[in-house]
Amino acid sequence: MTRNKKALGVKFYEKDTLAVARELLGCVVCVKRGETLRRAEIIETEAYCGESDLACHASKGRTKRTEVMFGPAGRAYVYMIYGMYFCLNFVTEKEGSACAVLIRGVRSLHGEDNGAPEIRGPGKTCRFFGIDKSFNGLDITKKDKIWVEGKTREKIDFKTDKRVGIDYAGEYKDKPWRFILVNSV
DNA sequence: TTATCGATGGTA
DNA sequence: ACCATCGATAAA
Repeated sequence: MTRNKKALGVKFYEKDTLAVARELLGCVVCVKRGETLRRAEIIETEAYCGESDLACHASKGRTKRTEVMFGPAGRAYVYMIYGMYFCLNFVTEKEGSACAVLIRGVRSLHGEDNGAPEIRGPGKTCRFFGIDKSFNGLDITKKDKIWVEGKTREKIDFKTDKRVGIDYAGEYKDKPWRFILVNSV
């Protein structure tokens, strides 16, 4: 009853990328594939802030891959990395700004995952949901295949850290743009 | 416990 | 040639 079952709308994603990355902590990602629905609470994110952010794919310019990031907020940006993993991002801010939030970790809300409900790492997160490149560009503000519901917690405590695996990003590599949920209740 | 390294393929 | 990774294995 206390559960917020409405999908977060475009307005939520159109805000500043750092704010969205922080506010997504504790929100629930829902993915429907065929008959199965998987739900998990977001526990870790990273913000990628447009063409000027050297860690952001969009800093290389507009390409076939980054096309979705240049589009409107509230879309899924999914790409393959290291030949074997997918990463899930949500596009933020105004169309053309090429910003996105990477989902780095979730906590499963399904009973069958007792014992190890936490999924850490963007590759593992996508594997948990069964997300592949066919999710790239999907509208996440409608309850279709993938969407996000609001927080299930009253209080959100979090910490920040440097982003992972972007040593090439010069002055941007040490920005504290990684958000990690701390409270566990 | 931390460190290293191979798998594997899209992108530019 | 480069990677916004993971899991297995080795070293300590």
